[in-house]
Amino acid sequence: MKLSGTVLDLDMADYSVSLDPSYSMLEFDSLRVLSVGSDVLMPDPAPQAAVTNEMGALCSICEDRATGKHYGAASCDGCKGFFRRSVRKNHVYTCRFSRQCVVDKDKRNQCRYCRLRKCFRAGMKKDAVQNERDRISNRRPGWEEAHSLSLSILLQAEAMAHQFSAPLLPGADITSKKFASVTDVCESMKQQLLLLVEWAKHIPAFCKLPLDDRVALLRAHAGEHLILGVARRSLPYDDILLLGNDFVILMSGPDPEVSRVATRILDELVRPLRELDITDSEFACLKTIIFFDPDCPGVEQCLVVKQLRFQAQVLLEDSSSERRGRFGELLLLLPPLQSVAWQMVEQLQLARMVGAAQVDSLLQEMLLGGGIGSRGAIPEYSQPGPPRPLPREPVRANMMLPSNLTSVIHPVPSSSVDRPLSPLPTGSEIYEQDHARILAGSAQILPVTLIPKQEIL
Amino acid sequence: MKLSGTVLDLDMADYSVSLDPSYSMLEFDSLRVLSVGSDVLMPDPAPQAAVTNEMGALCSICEDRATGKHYGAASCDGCKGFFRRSVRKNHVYTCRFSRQCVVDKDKRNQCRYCRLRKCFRAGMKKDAVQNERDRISNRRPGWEEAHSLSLSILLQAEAMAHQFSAPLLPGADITSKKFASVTDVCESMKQQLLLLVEWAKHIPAFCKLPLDDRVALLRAHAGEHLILGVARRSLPYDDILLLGNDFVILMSGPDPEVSRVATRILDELVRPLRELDITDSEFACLKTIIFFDPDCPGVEQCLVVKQLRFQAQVLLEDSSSERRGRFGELLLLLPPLQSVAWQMVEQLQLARMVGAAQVDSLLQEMLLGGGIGSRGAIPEYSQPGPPRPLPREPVRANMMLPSNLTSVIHPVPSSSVDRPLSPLPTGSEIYEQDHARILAGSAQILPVTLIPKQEIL
DNA sequence: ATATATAGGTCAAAGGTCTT
DNA sequence: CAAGACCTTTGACCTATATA
Repeated sequence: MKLSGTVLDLDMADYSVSLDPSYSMLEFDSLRVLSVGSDVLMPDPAPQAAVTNEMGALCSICEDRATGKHYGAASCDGCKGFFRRSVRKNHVYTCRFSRQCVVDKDKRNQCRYCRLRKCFRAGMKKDAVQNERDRISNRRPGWEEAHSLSLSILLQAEAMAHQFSAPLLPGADITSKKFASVTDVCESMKQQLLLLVEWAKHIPAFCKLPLDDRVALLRAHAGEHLILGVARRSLPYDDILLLGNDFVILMSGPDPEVSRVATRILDELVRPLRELDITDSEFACLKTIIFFDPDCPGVEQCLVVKQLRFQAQVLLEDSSSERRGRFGELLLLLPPLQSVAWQMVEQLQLARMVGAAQVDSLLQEMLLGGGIGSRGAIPEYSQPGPPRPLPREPVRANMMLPSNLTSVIHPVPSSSVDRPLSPLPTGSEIYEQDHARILAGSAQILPVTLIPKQEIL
Repeated sequence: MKLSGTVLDLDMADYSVSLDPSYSMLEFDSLRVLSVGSDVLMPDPAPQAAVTNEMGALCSICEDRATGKHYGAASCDGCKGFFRRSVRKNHVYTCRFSRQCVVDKDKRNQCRYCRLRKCFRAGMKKDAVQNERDRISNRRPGWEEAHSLSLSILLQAEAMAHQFSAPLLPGADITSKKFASVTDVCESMKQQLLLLVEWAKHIPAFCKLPLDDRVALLRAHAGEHLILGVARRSLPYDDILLLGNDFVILMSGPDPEVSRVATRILDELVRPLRELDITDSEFACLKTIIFFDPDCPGVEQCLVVKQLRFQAQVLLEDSSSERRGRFGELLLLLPPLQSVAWQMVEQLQLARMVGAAQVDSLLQEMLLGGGIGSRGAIPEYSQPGPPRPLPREPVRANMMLPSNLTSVIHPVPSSSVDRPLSPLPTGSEIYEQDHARILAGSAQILPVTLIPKQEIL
């Protein structure tokens, strides 16, 4: 391996500074075992580099010239030998930095931990080492799909949603905002739920799903999306939740139940998000991960959904790998988010029961998990109950005919997706599109009720 | 990348290398390239010596015994190391005399300028020196404080818990197991909860927390630990949940509510865990992540808990980083786990209300979130309700005096932690230890009720 | 049978370690 | 910090074997 001397000098300066003989206390890798947990039946971890290489046969680990496929990945002899030695001797490596070392032809020997990890990620299988010669993988790689996500798609969908929202940092005095009444809160929720539908429609993979699945996905985690949205919107402020319609919720509000939920949102979500200083990409990925829930009741194409969540999850890992532990911290926001969302939904149930809230049919359907007035707010024995606000029985679309949701769920025309930089449709345009589509008969299910124009935004 | 530089070595000797008034390393190179040397100081003592030496065994710089060819010249380890260090650190030497110093085995260290110049003259190439590599030895860093987690601690605690459990793969016929009655299920839960307490006591960082925090942590996610435990225990089987006391729950059980929860456990947890083929390390980390919940209501040292969860989370990342996406998939099991656990807790509430289950006081306290009979099972407005089975108000230890939990929560003696390979204490030993500790007055809170011996295991 | 792909092995010459 | 005796790792090149 030949190294150019000119690069060396610069690298040396960096290294001599950053080298530290003391290890972080978080490095406990001496106990990490390589020999366990190998073959998994998961969706193929997107063999990105090896496949997309222009047949130039580049090593998918270090981009040196590859000598063929070795242990499952196109690789050079160096990476091949390195992987074999590592697996054979059950080596345990330690990254002295933050596990983000660049692994290329010049620097591949600088961090064995990151090199080995990249070997695994490039698709090398440790079972291919030392075991009896396995058959050459006769799997066909041609499983490319339009069922895929990308960061740009997600950011685009996100940008669309923000177009409709109040600007995040208007400079306007936050204290001038009005305190939200219960009606204001419900109105905001409704707006945000419609935005969620629009957001989803901008994800092509979502639009390819069957209608029943689309409905089920939209319903399953609506509450979490509302909470996540308000938490993100409230990031710049202290002790204040900013609703989508520019109202605010204070900690010291009149309703102790509302304050309790609000406090949890601030403590368990806003503060961690602020400390992490979440980026737009990370937010978009997180939202998508929540959205594509393979365990969502009633979803038929759950393997596709699982694959989509997997992609989103890996996108998040990539986006958040700048700091060690960041990815995990982001994912660990999901359980409290789920918990808070359920608490909010239950309060909405109660408020509706005592007549304090006028629950719109869309709210009813997406948050309270049932048709209008068809379900009690208090859990009954015949229903899974509040820990699972949505019924676990398959949701048939025909059961939901008298619903607003199906009327707003149709995909956006592909032209709207294909022109990312063009102005996004306004609320009325969306309405008109849907309306036209429905009238043209492209909808399989006739909506009984159309949401009035002014409510769509 | 093959180096074919060995042939060039002799050519290098042909260059008449001259020295410039400036003494930088670069001078050696540039002069060699330009080959415009003006003042040739002295004929090389033996330009062909390296080649004509018997067996080529002499260092062409200092005539010491050569250990092979290094950087293009037969050389000893001393000159090899000297050359590498000089190039790596870009050292600039100065000759204090007239750049005519003799460089041999005895005097090679007397003038580094002349030694390095002779290295170049002997044919050593700067480009052959590579970038600094990764360290070879993984020596122990300092073991740091006790407020930290390590994989070995977690695996040890886990091993302890398994010691008390039925073997995972007994080879016994699974069909011979008895179907669990409601009483059996409650009994198993109770055993597992006691094991959870013992598990926690084997984590030093947990033992250092205040008593109130320990109680709160144990209560907060007890249901999830039960579900996680039964899911792991059931990994080898199909459509069967294996309880800790060797009873089984079938999908086709009599109680449709039980079957519903069981089905969710199998679909949303057992199957993904099986597909992932979760390792012991990963399981231990996941359990710890669930356990150390910084949002846990009533926890005072939440920053410490947050730090502990962070460590566990990073440990999991390390343990699962060999496959892309694996870490995320493991963490994404937590929301469904939380959901299923709450569904189970609610069923337990209902079963207790209708008198179908005899709920032990420990179950009551750890799962149902209240003192014995002090709380209703159906959510009331005064309580946050089922989405949060535990009250969010701080749990004061003195409110829990008439409790079994505080009596079993005291840390294990450190000796038990320090001897990982020694036989673990039996149930009665645990009981005796606690009993002795309590009687000795080390407990700050006097337990009112002690759990009978036979119930501790 | 021959060509190809990918497994395994070898060892010079890189690397790092660690006492002096 | 530098030196150098001593040990480990790398990877270019080679052979072996299964599949087409």
